[in-house]
Amino acid sequence: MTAEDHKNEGKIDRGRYAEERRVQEKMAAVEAEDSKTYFSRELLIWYDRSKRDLPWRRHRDPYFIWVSEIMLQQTRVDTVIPYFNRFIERFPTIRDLAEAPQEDVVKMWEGLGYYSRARNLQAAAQQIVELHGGQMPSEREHVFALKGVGPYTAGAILSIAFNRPEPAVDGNVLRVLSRYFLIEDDIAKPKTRIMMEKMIPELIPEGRASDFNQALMELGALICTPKSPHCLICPVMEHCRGRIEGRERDLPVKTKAKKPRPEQRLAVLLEGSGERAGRVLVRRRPNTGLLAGMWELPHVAAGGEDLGLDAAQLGELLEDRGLSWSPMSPYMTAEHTFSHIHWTMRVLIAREEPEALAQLAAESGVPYEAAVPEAAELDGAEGIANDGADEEWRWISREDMSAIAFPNLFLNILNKYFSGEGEQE
DNA sequence: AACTCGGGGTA
DNA sequence: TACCCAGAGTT
Repeated sequence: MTAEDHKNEGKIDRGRYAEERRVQEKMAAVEAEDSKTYFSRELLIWYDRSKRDLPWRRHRDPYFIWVSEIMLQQTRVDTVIPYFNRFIERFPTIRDLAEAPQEDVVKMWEGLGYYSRARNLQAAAQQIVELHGGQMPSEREHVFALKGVGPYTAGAILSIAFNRPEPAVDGNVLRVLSRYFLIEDDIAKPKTRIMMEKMIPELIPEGRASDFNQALMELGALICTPKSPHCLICPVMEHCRGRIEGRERDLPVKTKAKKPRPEQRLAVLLEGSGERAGRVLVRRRPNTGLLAGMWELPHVAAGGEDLGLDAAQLGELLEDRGLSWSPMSPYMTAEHTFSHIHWTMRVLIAREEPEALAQLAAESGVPYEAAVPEAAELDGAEGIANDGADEEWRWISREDMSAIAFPNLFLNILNKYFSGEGEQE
């Protein structure tokens, strides 16, 4: 063997080593890429075959997509469907929504929860009319700037309506990707969502952003469900690391929420007398905070110890309105759980005493009729009439309930009352 | 990062 | 019960 041969042999060895390493790297890349392309391919095949027929999937109208996405925030598909259909029927275009009285928009949202969504939706509709001629913009910057549109909804509108390869990472996507790629990061942390968002674009097959993002969520909703995922019928089970390693029930990792704090409240169902017979007194909540702008029975915080003490405070509330009343008696108790508060609402019932009211009004020099607003004001509601009011009171009849929005708690109480179920405790 | 903001379905 | 749902806005 010559010196030259030794030299060549060394070269060959180094070359062979480098070659083997390139092959290994390539195979690892192919394997990794395979797992991803497999996922995207099988997911789309499954979706094309088994996607649900949903109202907002019948057209690719950005307005429909947008409304559905806002309604679907923290809300199940089955719950949203009837609301969506009624909403689109009442407000067929963005301009119709922008020009509607706010009361009407909130009324259409009644029972759906998270009522600021309704307010923001209309505000955004007005943004779109003013800035974009009533057409949903298709640039990320403009979509994201709309009120009530965050990272998920922006991505959903851009991908589903405009087929842009943008991530739309919701709870479903976090769960599906956590399991498929065996990601143990806490999905409650924003950092995890951002990481998933970075993974999405390379998973989206060319030209299929709309279907892909919807397929991902559809899989989470139908197959890769939170408690017991249906791995045996999952279209991507073969390469799902979570399932392969038997960890699908441990994923995703998520810090658990605190339980709602208990609050005792005391409400009054005050029945009108004389000209206001058949009506009850309600008030409108402030435009910010819990149940913003919704109507309710008057109520106060209750200590829970002494009912008489709490009732006295409730009485003061009425006195401030220039009202007097017959003795209050227990009517019913209702429970209601929000995300962070649990209400126990005791409801008292009483009847207005017009004589005393007239006397009070005479003493204070306030005309009887002016002491309390009449329900007739309902007719003259011109949209912005109530927008700035921090608090408003009305006497309403059963019929008036179709015009103003109540949270479910009071809806149930009032429906029971007006349907004549005199449920005394 | 933690809290606020509804209501209901599901195991 | 406990958990979660096609999350966003505020602090």
